[in-house]
Amino acid sequence: MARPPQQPKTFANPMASDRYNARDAEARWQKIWDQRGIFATRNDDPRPKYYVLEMFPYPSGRIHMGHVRNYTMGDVVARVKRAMGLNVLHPMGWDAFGMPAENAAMERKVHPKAWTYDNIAAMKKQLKSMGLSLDWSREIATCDPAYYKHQQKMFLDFLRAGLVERKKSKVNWDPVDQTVLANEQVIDDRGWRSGALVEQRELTQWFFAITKFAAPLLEALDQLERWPEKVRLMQKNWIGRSEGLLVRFALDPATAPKGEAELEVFTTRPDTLFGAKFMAVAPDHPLAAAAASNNPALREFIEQCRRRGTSQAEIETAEKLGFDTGIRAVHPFDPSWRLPVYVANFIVMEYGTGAIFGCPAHDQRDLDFVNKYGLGNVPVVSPPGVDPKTFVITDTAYEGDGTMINSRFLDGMTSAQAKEEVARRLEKERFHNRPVAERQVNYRLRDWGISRQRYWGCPIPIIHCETCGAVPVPEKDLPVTLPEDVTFDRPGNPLDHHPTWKHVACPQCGKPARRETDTMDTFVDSSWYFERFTDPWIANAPTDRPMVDAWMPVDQYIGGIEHAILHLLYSRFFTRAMKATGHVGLDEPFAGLFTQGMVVHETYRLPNGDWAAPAEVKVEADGETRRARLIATGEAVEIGPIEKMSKSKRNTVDPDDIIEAYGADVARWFMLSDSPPDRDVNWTEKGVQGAWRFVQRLWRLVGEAAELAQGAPAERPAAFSAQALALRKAAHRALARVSDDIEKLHFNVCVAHIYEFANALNTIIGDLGAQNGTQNGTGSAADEGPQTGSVATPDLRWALREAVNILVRLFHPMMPHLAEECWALLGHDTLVAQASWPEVEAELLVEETLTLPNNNNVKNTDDDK
RNA sequence: GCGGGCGUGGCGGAAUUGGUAGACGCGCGGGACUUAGAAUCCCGUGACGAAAGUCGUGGGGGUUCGAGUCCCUCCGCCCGCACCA
Repeated sequence: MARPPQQPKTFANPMASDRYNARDAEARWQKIWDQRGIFATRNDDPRPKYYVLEMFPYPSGRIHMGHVRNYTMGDVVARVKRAMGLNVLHPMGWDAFGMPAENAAMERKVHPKAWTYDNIAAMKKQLKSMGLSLDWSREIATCDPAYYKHQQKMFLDFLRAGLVERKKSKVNWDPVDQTVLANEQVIDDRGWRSGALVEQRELTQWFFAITKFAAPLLEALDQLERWPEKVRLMQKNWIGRSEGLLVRFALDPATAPKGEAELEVFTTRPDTLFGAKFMAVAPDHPLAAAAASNNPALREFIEQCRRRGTSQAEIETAEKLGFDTGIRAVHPFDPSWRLPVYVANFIVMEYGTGAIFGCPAHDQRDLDFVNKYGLGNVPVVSPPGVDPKTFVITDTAYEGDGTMINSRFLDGMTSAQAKEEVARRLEKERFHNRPVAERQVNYRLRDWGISRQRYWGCPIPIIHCETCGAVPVPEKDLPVTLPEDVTFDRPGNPLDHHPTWKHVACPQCGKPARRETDTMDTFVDSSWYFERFTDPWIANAPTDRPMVDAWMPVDQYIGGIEHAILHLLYSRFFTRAMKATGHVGLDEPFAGLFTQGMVVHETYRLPNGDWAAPAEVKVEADGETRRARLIATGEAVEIGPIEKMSKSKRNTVDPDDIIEAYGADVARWFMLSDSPPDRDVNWTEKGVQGAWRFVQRLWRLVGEAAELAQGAPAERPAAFSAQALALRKAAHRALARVSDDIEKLHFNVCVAHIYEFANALNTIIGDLGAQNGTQNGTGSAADEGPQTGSVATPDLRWALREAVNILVRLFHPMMPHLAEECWALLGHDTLVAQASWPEVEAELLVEETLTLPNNNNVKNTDDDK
């Protein structure tokens, strides 16, 4: 395992006692912070608030380096804001429901609850060893009935407010295990345990009506100024607002199944209507079902489409397949024009009407489809600058705007004019007493299906009664708690198998009824925990209105980019729904968002193809190249590409090992130093060692500076020597830059400024040591004796003391334990964790002006060209 | 497939608004101290070149007095895609 370079124990090295002992110091300071309760935030504190939050972890059992990175960043912000005099809320909790607990139950015969709480205990210990300035008194676990009770209450509130619906949706069904599979449990169309081909099944499920907020969720993105532009863009595209036309195509009665007279499609390209070559409907479209009723081959095709996972990526990357139903649709502008109606595997029921008209010349997917089935294409939009007479489409569709061609009365119009003209004409036409077309705003966003056929989640507080239907559990009966006596010896939902739990009396009529056995998506749990943190103690309501309104929004939220869409969008919706039901007073929960990059590490592979973990490998430099061997056997190991730390590639580094060997401050410092926080950081042994050396160097530097500053005047000297002034400038420049870059969360740049400042301080101390050396001949500034520091004039001593006091406070947010140790060494009897942020003296930031060539002259002197 | 992002020395990266590219760290080379150094300190380190200088921010093109930064295009890598969290 990784160890820092050690002093040989056999030597009585005089420096050994000067070495900073992280293990001793970190435990000691953590205990002191804990005993004094300095990170517990009071809700009645009158100072201005600042709420910093990192995405809470799933209690998998051990923290990983991604957590270390995330929580270190948040802790830096929390400590800096605290030093700036704000009342900082920095809480922590556990996203404790979820599938892994049930998998553990099945594989290891442990109860999900026991497994989860054991994991929480282990991870809490690990987080504490990081020295995070967290308010643990507000700790939340979402699997605690004291938490999910309020979630159930809000579910019922949302239901009353019309924000909960019940409708059908598709799930992945494992026909062998007889269980619903998550998308990640479907591998190459097969169930991960059974290996059976999955099927799509329809279930009636509970939905949150997030689409009711599609417009406000989209519009408010513009106001989220402290969100990364890329996240706003991704959410914008996810919500996917599009303006278009709903068009009703009549079906040729001679070909239509009984009772089917029309086909509704939504299109954003009504201008291309004269380029239509076919119609296509989703495999689960009602027309497909109707057509299949007397067509076994079509039925088989639909079955085949269902034998695959439900994920979007899978649907869209699969080979495009279609089946001609024999039905013919009538072109809305030409009664004699018939279009074949296909069932196609790339059309999804969830978007628009689940049906399209295909214009192959101007849509790539449609073009691929016609090229496969030989339906041909007619270009109807001519790109600017292209001769319409020679314009043909073969393999690449033209999806841009242009001039209309081959389109009868639309010819010569722009695409925009043609869209308008088609809408205008079809709006007036009527078919079966309704307009043939209606202008429509459509969203790609779908309602949020929250039903999960699983045990380890928040029970949905509903009772199904044959006479009364779906009846809400009365509030006095909340929480509906999970039964603990469940078994995992067979697949499926243990709540369903439980002998008694689901059998209850209907709250309305009293007749025997059945509890809802579905539990909620864990995204529900994580959609309001930040609001609960503002007062996690209140027992009779999800939130305490004055408190939640005072603390929210979260000023700085920090987490992985992988949550850019779902978690953040759901939380934005949930906050709006809570506002609508009176639980909060705001719309947007996160005023500032920061998405951090991943932690990556190089991979190691044995000749037999097995992966080796970094802790099992010794890497040596061999001239220009690096070589790796297995420590245990000496076997050569191939050094592979740098990839995201993962269990499968075994390229993980355990934070415990690093903290044990180097200390938490080193782990924190390296995490922040090497890469911009929004990019991936490559964890390397060399980098960690560099951080460790810097910790030792700072410790020596502060010690030496403290010694040289001894006897510094209490009063600020009236004048400073050039050397003292240079030091003061270095200190204040570093202070100004770190303050600035911390605000922007540019931690890696802050680290560079601190290095520069430390280098400057070191140079001055070195110079003093050299002067000292000429006097006493030892050459060591650390030498004791009355002459030490004698060369430092009072003004320089004052400047040294100022500089080192600034330095310690500058690195405190990143390395809090070392900072406390240094702070104490400097003679403070306070905690640096409670010290205020230093004040910049602006006049010290003024650079000596250099006369630079006036760039404006360039403009006037370019006559020599 | 769709949506989003990233690309700068040997490596991680820095560079308000378009204005001296390479701060800071790692690595490497040299030196000092040392019985020793994987500790510490000092010097050097984009490429080519003896030098003057020339080239240089993924490739190609463009805008501009001036481009790492703006525009177009291509290539490569990464993330998300609604039941992983």
